[in-house]
Amino acid sequence: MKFTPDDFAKELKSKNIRLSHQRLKVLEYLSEHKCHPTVDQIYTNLLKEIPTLSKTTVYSTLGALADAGMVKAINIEDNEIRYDITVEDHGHFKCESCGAIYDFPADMAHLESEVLSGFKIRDKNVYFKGTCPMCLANKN
Amino acid sequence: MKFTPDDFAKELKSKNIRLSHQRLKVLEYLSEHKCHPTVDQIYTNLLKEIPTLSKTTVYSTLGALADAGMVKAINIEDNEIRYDITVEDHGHFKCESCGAIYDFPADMAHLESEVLSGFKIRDKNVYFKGTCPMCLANKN
DNA sequence: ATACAAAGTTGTAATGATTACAATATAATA
DNA sequence: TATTATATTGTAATCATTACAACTTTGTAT
Ligand SMILES: [Mn+2]
Ligand SMILES: [Mn+2]
Ligand SMILES: [Zn+2]
Ligand SMILES: [Zn+2]
Repeated sequence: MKFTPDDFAKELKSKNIRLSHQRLKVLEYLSEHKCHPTVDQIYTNLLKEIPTLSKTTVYSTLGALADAGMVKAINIEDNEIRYDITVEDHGHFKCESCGAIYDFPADMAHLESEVLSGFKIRDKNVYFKGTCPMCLANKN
Repeated sequence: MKFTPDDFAKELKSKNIRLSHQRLKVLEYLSEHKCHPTVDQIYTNLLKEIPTLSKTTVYSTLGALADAGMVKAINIEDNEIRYDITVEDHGHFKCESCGAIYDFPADMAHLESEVLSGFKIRDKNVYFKGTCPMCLANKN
């Protein structure tokens, strides 16, 4: 919605990242699936469109895009990295029942502590865990 | 400092967790090493005192203690779980240069969002990444 | 348009943390 | 002390991620 393939191409160029079909498709997938997919989900789904796609490419692409600040890696569980094309500060809620990850606004500025006065902060993360309304309803 | 082995024994009993030498040692190690050690660090160091220790035991022990709320698993990087005996809410700062993890006070209550009104929140996490003062100084 | 060099992609194999499981040992209880 | 449930151990399996070398594509200069 917010981005067209052309927008992605321009942004990649502006960041001196070479344009490739695979990179554009990964960006397109993330912009159309804001559910914070895993590498495997991205790979499996893109495979339908790009039968020659390699999982290594998905890893390296996401790594490059993350380095460039175009996507953000989400570490909530230790056994999976998820990716988010929304790089603006916000919190994540992971439902322990259905596994869904929800976004919520989080005021990161409020978290600043005088204890960190001498630190250079590059990245801020907030995540909660619990049960989502849908799963709470299903239990009754 | 805060806990003696006896305190741990009492707390385990109160939670109906069986008392074992290994569990007490893991708790003792965490209370004496608040640097958020990895499973492997805990294992390697306890091996000196308990030559028969198995890494599987360290995993299962930490899992049981985490389920009981006596320790907290810290997921910052995707390739390592760290453990913290401080279970009260606080934030973590990971230095990307030296790898050290620092504690800082974080007002989690402020993060509550009306978006989460129907959610049951069980666990809140805040972590930052960047460079610590020591590493910043060393760069000059 | 063509050619070249740098960078990206692919497939496969290696790595490394975590888990599964069956045999053995220990802890709690009577 | 005997019994039973649970914990520990060692080994093998799992599975996400990374390393690497051959091949392909992209960006750029001719
Ligand atoms: Mn998000
Ligand atoms: Mn801590
Ligand atoms: Zn749910
Ligand atoms: Zn540092």
